[in-house]
Amino acid sequence: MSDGSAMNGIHDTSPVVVWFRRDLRVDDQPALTAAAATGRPVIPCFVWAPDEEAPWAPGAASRWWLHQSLEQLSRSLATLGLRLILRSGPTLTTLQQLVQETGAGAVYWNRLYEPAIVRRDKGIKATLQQAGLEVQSFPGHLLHEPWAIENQQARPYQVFTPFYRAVQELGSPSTPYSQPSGILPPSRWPVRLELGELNLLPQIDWAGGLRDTWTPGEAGAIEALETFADSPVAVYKEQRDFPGVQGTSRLSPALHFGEISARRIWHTCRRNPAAEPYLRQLVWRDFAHHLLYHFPHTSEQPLREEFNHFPWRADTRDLRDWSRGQTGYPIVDAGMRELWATGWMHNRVRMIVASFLVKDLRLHWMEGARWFWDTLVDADLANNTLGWQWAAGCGADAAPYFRIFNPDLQSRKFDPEGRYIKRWVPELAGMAPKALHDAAALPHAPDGPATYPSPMVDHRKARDEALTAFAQLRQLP
DNA sequence: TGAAATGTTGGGGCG
DNA sequence: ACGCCCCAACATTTC
Repeated sequence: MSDGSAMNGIHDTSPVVVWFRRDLRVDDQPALTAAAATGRPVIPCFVWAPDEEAPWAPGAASRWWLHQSLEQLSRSLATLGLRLILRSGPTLTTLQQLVQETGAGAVYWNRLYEPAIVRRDKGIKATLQQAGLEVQSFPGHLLHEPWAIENQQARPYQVFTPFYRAVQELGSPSTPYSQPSGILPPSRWPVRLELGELNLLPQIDWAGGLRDTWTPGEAGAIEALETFADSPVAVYKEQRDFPGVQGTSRLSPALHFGEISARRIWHTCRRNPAAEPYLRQLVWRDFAHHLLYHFPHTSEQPLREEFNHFPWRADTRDLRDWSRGQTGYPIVDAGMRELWATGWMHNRVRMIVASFLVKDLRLHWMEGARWFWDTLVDADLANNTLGWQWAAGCGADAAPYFRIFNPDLQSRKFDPEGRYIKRWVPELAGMAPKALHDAAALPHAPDGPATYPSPMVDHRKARDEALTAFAQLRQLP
């Protein structure tokens, strides 16, 4: 075991362990780049330890994606002459063991910012350092570190617009690193698990729709970015709200798993002056991490405390109907079915289905957060928390409680031809577009589509009830 | 990153 | 020609 001989002036040839987490790439990979720069052998590893992220261990769709992504990373590391050492946790003892087996003198990784992970990583860093190892963590997941931005009172921001202004004043995020080369392998590779042994894939193969939709991995992400930055990014502003067209980059899962870095996206898109509205969305991602970092309880608790007293309903049947896309509101059902089939949902539609769950059904936003967590391939604790608290009106910069989406109006506005609805609710494919935007008037069995349900709530009534419930919050002391 | 209710304005029909 | 009403279009307020 190394005893930190790097410090005593003798040329250190002990390996550097690069602990991959959600930075499954070789481009703009600060930890890997730093390890390569030491000139010492590099041992890349990934440790599967989902319990350490409880209660937000990766969901089923995320695990499917992770499996593919690890496979791709193994391949690209192989082209660099390296192997990805797969192990199963607990992380600390696994890393200690790997260090012992290989005689490594250093462990490098890129930082993550979820509260449970920060806590774990601090402990791991302290313990490894006490054992005499050189431990370094690097910024690479966000455009800016969550603590790099604060308001005049030296407090974290809670409103996006001033946060965005502060980000703009910081100027460009630092330049991405290019892929390192000439990395030394260790003299002998330690044992590793086979990817299949991590059991990331579902027992029953329900992932067909995911396979048909996605190309996980760094190469696919870079290709998607190049295509997007070439021209679609310029019409993002006009097209991003229409779920029936491909108006967004669809990079969210790759960003979550770090198959591509936010800085790389930023610098690639900046070539195009019309990219600002898109890059603004990338700053929303930083904002979500900023909030979760500074308000670590918000993945479980509303940021605005009065919402602890909100009379949420508890109705497992309603929750199930929403989850399965059987609400009787075509735009809502289309979204929920797209999610189930592909592990992803257009952001405009995420807002619509979220508003429907928390306002029309008055079910707890955490129920929605948990469903999204299990089914989204891009499930991300910071973004998911921000999104659901925003929709419920209980978060930072949240939609006011009285802002209630009318599903019929939303679909009329954002899916006028019904392209999106018809794709995901095929039993309505024969209907005239206009009819799709009037849920209550849709003919139902036996005259209409035999299997399509009638609306589970009357939006007008549900809206009034929600307003009444939300108004009570303001009466509270 | 709402929607509905309410208010205002102005054109045009009509007695 | 004029006042009145209607109502669409737009603006503002309220939830």
